[in-house]
Amino acid sequence: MAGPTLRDVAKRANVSIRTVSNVVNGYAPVSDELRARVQAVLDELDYRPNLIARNLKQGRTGMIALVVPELDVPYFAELAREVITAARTRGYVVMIDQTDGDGDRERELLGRDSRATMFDGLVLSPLSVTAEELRGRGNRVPIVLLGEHIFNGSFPHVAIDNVAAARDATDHLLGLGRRRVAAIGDQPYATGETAQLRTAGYRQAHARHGLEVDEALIMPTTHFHRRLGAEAMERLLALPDPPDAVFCYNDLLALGAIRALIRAGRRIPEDVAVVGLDDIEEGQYSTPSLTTVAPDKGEIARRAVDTLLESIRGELGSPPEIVVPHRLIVRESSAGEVRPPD
Amino acid sequence: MAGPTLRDVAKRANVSIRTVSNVVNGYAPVSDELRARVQAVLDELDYRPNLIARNLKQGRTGMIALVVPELDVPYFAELAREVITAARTRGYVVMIDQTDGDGDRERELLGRDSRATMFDGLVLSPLSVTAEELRGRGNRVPIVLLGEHIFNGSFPHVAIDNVAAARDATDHLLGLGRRRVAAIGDQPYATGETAQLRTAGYRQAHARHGLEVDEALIMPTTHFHRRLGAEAMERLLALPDPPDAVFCYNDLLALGAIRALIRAGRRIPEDVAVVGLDDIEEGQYSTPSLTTVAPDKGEIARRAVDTLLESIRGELGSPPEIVVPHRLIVRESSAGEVRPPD
DNA sequence: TGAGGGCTCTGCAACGATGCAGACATCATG
DNA sequence: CATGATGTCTGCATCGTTGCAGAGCCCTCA
Repeated sequence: MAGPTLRDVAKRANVSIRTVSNVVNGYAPVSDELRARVQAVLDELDYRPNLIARNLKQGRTGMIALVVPELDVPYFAELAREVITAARTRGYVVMIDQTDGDGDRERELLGRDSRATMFDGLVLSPLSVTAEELRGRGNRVPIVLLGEHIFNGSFPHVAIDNVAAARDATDHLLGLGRRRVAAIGDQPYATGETAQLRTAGYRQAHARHGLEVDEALIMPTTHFHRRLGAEAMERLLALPDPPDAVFCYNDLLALGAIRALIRAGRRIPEDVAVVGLDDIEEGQYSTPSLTTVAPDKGEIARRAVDTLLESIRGELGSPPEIVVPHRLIVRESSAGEVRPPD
Repeated sequence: MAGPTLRDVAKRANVSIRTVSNVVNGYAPVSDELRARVQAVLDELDYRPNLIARNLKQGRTGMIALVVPELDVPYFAELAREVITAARTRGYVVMIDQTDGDGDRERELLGRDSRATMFDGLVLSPLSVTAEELRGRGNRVPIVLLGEHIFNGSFPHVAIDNVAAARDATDHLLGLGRRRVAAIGDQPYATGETAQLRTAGYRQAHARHGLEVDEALIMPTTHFHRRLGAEAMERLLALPDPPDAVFCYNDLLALGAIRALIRAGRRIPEDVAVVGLDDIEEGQYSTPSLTTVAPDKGEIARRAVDTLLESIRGELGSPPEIVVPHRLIVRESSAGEVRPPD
């Protein structure tokens, strides 16, 4: 199983290990003749450098880790794709782990036996671990955080402006003349910062329109999954005075809500308009297609990776808080017209 | 940046490096008193073992690589999730790379400068690389293949029975009395083995029902994406004698086809019944929900990882060809009744 | 008393690569 | 001809860890 080492090649070519290394790396002056001879042996033995040894010597692995709650959630899958692409163009590969939103699994990363030391840096999309914990336990490895969960200046951080994004979505619905706009996805507890920011934006939009918020229209959900979106929508429809529009805190909730609306015989958007957030590809092809707020995922990934690499190189001063642009994309679920997918 | 090493701890605790190592690993007899003293220093310095050094010494990294065409394709995202989970329970972490179906990128893996040597093994879902190439170029790293692309006994291999899966799907439609069943997704060229197997199953089902296949109903697509499914469906609807059912070679094609059908004003399944393949979560919540053939993704992942680990341990005889079960899941797109999502 | 056996603990070598300093040969220059 | 510069090539030390062999030490038992 173990392949030939520099030593094996050196012995066979009758040169020093160092010279073989030089040939392999194209370093230093090596005469053409000798280079050719060594290269021949390299080819003959099909030498492959042992990257672990190289890593040890150089103190870096060329690997970063991406930790997300759930990889099969389309938003994270699409984001992971962008992170892998961004890392690749910068010479890095990406190890991906998922925590299932389990705080203990997130904290495992920080523990004594974590494999984090195998990576040059860490891009973390945390759900329940706190900044305190991150700071306290050996942050030997550079970290960049994604999303709003931790936002206290201790770590570099990349996210959209969630308040503005939610405000834009809600504003769009209110601008269409809807007057009972529900919200699905609030998380009024410690680990629900992102959701709370979106609720704040939802309230801001109402305030700007001079409208009261009906608290009964704000539906909390423990997770951002299709099923919970459908269930929340069903509860909303059961209200004495049901909503005529709904802003869902992500696209999956929105797709679940749409499903519930159709099963209940409601027309979208005539009876109820729906807006999501994330712009996952699925929303372009759903029926109806989904109006959504689109974060620039490519930009999130690039900025996160760039910032991480700066941190790895020690070029980072105080941890930047990077805000990435978003934009509203209007589709059938709020516009009513049938347009071809983008 | 660099943390304390065993040497630092040893110096501070006035013991040998080896003893510190023994304490860290719980090896060998160390007196309680000394253990406590060393442990105190370990805690004080917040020592973390350098895993790269450990890996070098032990000749393994505890990492496997998963290479898929596109991580944001739901099937692969869901599969990746299962692979990560399976690997985790066996003490491994997973590096994920994507090739975008680019043959050169797939071949990069095999090249001299590949990072493959950093991993104990490789799970590869190939699109265009051939078995020849895999065999020829330094297969120093144990490999397990997913899907049908390469299936010649050179490598361990995990997949569903694609012919049977396609036959089951088509049979379901024919059994409903449909007589013009189209197929979307054929790939009649060298790298389209999987698609061709599904076409074979489609033909088998027709044969079993004593029916001729109308070749005009077999639509090729270069990729298995929503947009191409929609386009193929549009072409089918433009036929003089359009189909009354369609079997799509994956769920994304099917969801695109559904979208096209709805935009064309066709009723599903009354006018056209639709069946997909993959059972991605999205199909449970689409409108209509999607009848599909579900491969057991968890089983694929577990068998792939187990086989890979056997191979890593050198316990593998001749490369096994593992067939994982699939089952038909009937939903609205072929059944007509509205059922709650699973 | 001294040989033998546990129990602790230690030092050396090694994993496979690279950084560094220098050896050696060749050649140009004063 | 001596000197130094240049161009090639080499050996040693090192990255941080673990495997192995053995060194002390204490105790037991003949």
